[in-house]
Amino acid sequence: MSNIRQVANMAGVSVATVSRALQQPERVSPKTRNKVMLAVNEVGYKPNLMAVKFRSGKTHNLVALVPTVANVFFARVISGMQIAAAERGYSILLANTLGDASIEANYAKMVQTSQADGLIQLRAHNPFDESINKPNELLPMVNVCEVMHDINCPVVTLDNRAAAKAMTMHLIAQGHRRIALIKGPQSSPLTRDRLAGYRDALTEAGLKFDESLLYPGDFTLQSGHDAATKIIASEHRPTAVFCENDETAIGAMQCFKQAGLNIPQDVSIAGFDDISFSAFCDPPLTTIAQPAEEFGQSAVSLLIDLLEGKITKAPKVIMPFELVVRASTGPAPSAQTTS
Amino acid sequence: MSNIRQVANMAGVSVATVSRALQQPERVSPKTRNKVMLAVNEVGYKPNLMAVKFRSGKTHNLVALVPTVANVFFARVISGMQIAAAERGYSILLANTLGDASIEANYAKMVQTSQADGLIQLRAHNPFDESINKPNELLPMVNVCEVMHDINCPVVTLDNRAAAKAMTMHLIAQGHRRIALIKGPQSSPLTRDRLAGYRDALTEAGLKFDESLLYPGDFTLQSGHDAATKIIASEHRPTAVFCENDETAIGAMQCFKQAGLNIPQDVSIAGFDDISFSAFCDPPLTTIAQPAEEFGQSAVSLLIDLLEGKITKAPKVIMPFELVVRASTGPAPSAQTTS
DNA sequence: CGTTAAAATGTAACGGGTTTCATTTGGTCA
DNA sequence: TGACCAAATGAAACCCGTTACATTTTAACG
Repeated sequence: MSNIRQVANMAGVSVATVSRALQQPERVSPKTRNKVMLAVNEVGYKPNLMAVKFRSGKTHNLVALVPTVANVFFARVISGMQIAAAERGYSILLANTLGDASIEANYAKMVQTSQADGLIQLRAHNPFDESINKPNELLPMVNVCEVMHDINCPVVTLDNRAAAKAMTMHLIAQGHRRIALIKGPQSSPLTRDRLAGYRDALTEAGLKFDESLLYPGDFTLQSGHDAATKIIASEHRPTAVFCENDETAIGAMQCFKQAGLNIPQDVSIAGFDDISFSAFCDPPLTTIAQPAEEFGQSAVSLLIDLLEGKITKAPKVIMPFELVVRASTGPAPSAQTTS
Repeated sequence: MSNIRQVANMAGVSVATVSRALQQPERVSPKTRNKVMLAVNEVGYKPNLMAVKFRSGKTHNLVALVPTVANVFFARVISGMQIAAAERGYSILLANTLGDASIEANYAKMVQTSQADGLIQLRAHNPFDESINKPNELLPMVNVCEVMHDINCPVVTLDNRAAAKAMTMHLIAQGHRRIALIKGPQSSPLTRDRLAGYRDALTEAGLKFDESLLYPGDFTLQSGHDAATKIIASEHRPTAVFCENDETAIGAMQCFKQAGLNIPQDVSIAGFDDISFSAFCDPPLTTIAQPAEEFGQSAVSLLIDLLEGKITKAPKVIMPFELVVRASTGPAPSAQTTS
């Protein structure tokens, strides 16, 4: 592997001149610039960017802590991060953390050991240890999707409560009075917020909140299937099921259909996220569309601004959502109770 | 940010001693070791790993060129890469290339500029420029999933031809005589290999290959849906449809169902990949299971072996596949022709 | 107590760029 | 031709660990 000194040698100039010829060509005379370029080609010189990064103290790497890349929604967010990072000359170091705090802490150390400039966290958890937490300084981090309320860094999220409320209102407007909710992981703030939105809608419509209509889930296809099995077996079956994400909804939908129920005639199903598969279910899934790629882009963009000192306050960015009504939701079977 | 010299200063020892106390504790006396550790904690010293990497010339970074992280199958492969890399102290730099050769070339340069030690390519294309191609030396790369035949590096793949043949034979065994094939992108070797396997099975069963049963696709849900629309409109409708991946199959399945066709009574559908959604279709999708995570793990493992000089020949690893028969395939509607 | 080997520690080079500061070169104008 | 300024170039420091080699300390043994 050739280095700058070999080039300088071959061109008969100093290393400083070679460096300048490559970085600020206008600072060297055309004649020398030419000599240098010839030498560069001659020895096939490629600058060691590791040396540059070491010297400059900037790695232009960003660590992304993703609970699981196999989640379709996260995949879209990652894709957005990728695009925004590439645009500004940064790379994404992807970490599949499985939501494990110690794995996260390990990757977070990359920032403290100068292997990365900043970090993007997709989970509501601070991965840094105390040593980095300085009272009146922003963390080199952006928290996106599932966010913390009291964290000292920019945040990009969605008004999950409002979105869940909008979806629940949609179901209520269709005449549904008994609406089941299949929840996400207990620990996730998303679960809490979406549940709150669901309750908001019920309250606003004057419906009673019924604890027995809540079913546990964990955002996986299987958990949706499992919850649906329980719903089918329940005594007073709900006429609509709101799932806290699309995977859960798709898993539930399969279960209902295989049990001989028609959607939406017998039961309406709604999801959250609008992953690509949702438009290709039978029937297509009513859901909340989130700008997943924009989440990623916005997070990266904010993080780079922060790292480059372009922002000093931590903004809280709320992305827009959209209620996407498809064929999986329809009027309640028989308007049993009008009140 | 503190450095080793500050620690040395505070502990009243030389930098060499500090380095040794941290790297090979047994080489320093317990007394000094103690002094050093105290100083380390005092100043909150975290070694600059960028300096270490620069000095050692090893970055312990691997670039992964992925056509699109939003593809569920690739997401599983990435997950596997992640796991294997973390185990051996490497990081994955993820690149979403959209299958664009120039984007790939850009990322490949990271290897030549010492920002990464090696590269994993998921597409049948050599991303390196000529300058790195040395006649009798392996490229610092592993080609996985969709592979090149004549590439000078380890390869991890699946016998796509045999798998496609197995699936087609399964359909033939169910009495199907007119089997449509929805293909992948024209440019992909996968498309070619799977088509070849399809033909192999027809030939072996004494069935005539019919060009008009081939439908174009590009591995997306939409393309499966589009192809199914054409199939429904066709004159002599096939009784089975083999899709070159699961997304295509799921897209096609929706189209058939919305057209009022029953699966598998009216038409059988088969896919390829066994993504998580396939088990949660209605009916569940018959498909070829690929060990996606193992692809990623194996690729990373081979690449690291190669980089660390543990292998000098380029092995070709063929991973096993499994025919997963679910409810989306069944006997042909009416055994029209027995021969 | 003196000798000697082993253990502990220190000094300084090294890696490959960038950049500051000093020096040389070139050109302009009187 | 000489003075002077700008442009071009060079020398060397710097970033921060690791490590080869040199030196000092410690311990053991006669």
